[in-house]
Amino acid sequence: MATIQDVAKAAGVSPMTVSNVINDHPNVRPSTREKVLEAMSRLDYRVNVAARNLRKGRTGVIGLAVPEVDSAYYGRLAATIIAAAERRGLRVSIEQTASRENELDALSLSRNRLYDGLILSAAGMGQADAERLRVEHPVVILGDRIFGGPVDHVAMPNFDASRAATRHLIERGCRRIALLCGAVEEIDTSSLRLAGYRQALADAGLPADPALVRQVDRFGMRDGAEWARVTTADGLDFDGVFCVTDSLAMGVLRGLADTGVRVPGQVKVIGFDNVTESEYLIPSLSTVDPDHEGMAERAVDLLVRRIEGSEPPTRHQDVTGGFSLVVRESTGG
Amino acid sequence: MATIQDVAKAAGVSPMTVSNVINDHPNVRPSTREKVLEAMSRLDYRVNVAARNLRKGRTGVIGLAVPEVDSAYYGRLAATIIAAAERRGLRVSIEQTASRENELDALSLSRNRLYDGLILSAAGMGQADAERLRVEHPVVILGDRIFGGPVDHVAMPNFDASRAATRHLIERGCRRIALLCGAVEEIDTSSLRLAGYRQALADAGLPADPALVRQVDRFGMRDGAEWARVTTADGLDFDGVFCVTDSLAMGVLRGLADTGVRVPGQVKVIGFDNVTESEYLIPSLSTVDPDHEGMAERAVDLLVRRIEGSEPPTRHQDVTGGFSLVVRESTGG
DNA sequence: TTGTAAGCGTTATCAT
DNA sequence: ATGATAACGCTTACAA
Repeated sequence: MATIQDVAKAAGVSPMTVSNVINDHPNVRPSTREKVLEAMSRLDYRVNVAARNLRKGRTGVIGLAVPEVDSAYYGRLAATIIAAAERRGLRVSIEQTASRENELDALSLSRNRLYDGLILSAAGMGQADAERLRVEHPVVILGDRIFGGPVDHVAMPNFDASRAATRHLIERGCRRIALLCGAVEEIDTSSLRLAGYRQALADAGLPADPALVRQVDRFGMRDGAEWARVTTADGLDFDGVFCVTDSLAMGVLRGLADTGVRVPGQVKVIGFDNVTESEYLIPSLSTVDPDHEGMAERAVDLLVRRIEGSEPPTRHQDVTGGFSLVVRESTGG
Repeated sequence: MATIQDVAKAAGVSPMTVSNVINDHPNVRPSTREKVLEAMSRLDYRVNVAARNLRKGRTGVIGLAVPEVDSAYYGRLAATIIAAAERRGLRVSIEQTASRENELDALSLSRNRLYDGLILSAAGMGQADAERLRVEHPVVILGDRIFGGPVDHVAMPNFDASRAATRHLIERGCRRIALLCGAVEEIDTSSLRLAGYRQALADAGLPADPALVRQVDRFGMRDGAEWARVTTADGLDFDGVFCVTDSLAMGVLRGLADTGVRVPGQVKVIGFDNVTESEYLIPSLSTVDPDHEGMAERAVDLLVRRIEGSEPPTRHQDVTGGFSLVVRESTGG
């Protein structure tokens, strides 16, 4: 493998001149540049990124740590982050965390010297871990469990969007609306969306029946399906369901079908995320469409600022994304 | 940021001894090790990966290049590869290619000095590009378009599995079976699965009506849905559909529902991939379940052998994965 | 068991 | 406009 030295020798110049050519530095005579480029291609020279990294202290790569890559939601998140990073000439390395421990691990500097910065989508860590985010390298956190931490933060529009989704069900005539969410911690996706749901009920003067709020262990389709089957069998009566993720909603649609409940005739269903599949379900799924692109753009932007040191290290931003409502068949759209 | 030198000074030993401690080398007296470890934690020492890479010529990271991260199929692929790599102490960096050009680009050494090797899931490159795979760093190729190239190759069980899927439809009573696939090139996913489909028809002595084979542009749900709506409206009569991907099949289920065709009553549908969603569709989707785990394991294994140089550079393996059939409601399971 | 010296390939700085 | 020098932080080989 040819090095800069080899190219320099072949072109009859100094290594430094070769470096200047590679990096498009201004002060290189065109004829010299020619010679160097010719030698480079003749020797099939490729820059050694490890050496450059060592010297520069930068890698041009940012890390993205997500709980799982094998899910519609995080797949989409990754795709939008990659696109946003590419626009800034950055590459993205995706890492699967799967647990709070691994999230903390991803944060630890030792694993991250290969990245210039890290976008951490935290699902396992909670508010109590906020101080663990106080690390010396650039970090932007995504998610709904840590607010006001010592890093920049991009959050979903949980409260407002959940309120809008629930309001939509009410406007479509639902009066007994169930909420299907994950385990409600002090602050997390489920608790925030639960709050929005309650607010919408209050706005409309509807009672909030605790029996209609159901927490399941995970956000998977399986959990949604089981809940729907069990709750229908139990005779719990409701005419609308707000599921805090589309995956849950997909499961619910399946579970309701199993028990012969018609959607949207008897029960209306709305989800959250607008994953690709939701448009093609039977019935197609009404849902909240968060501004994924805008949030990804913003997260990368915040990270780049930290990397470039153009942001004072003391102040940190908390950004909440926008959203829109997508009305489809599952709510009678 | 503390370096090995700093730690050495603080512990009153040489840098080499610190290095030995870090790398668990045997000949270090316990008391010395203690001193060093204490100094390391006091100074909050982290190894500089860039420097280590430069010195070792290894990164401990392998690259995975996939056409898109935002799809059920590639999401699952990525997840299984990550798991397989983790078992060998390797980390995975995922890269989105999206086009033949980017696939070739991912191959180019300049981008890959950050990886010890590359697993390339090729969808854009074709057999004509096989020679482009002749690069000097370890590469394993996944996919159905390049066989016998100058690299190790792991392929899906396209022919056999398609034959089995089609045979299953026949056994369930279908006589006019449509095939929905992507653009058929000389060798690719669609052509291989088409061949399996034809073989199954021939096995059963059924005629192969070309009107029943339909190529769509992409493998997306949209394409499947459109095909189903159009073909039903056209009055094309068929009683079974083999879709070469689950995504297509999801679209087909939706399209058939739109036109009032009952599944599996009037038409039976089977897919390929066994994506997570397929179990929860309405009706749930019968499909081919390729041995994703086995194939991922094998791909990582082949790559590791190349990285370690334990394989002669001349011979290359072509591995085909196993599969099983998952029978669900869409074929009357 | 521990230490010394050298070098991995690149680029910033300063000199010419 | 070009080049000499040194340094980024680590580990291999060898010496003590």
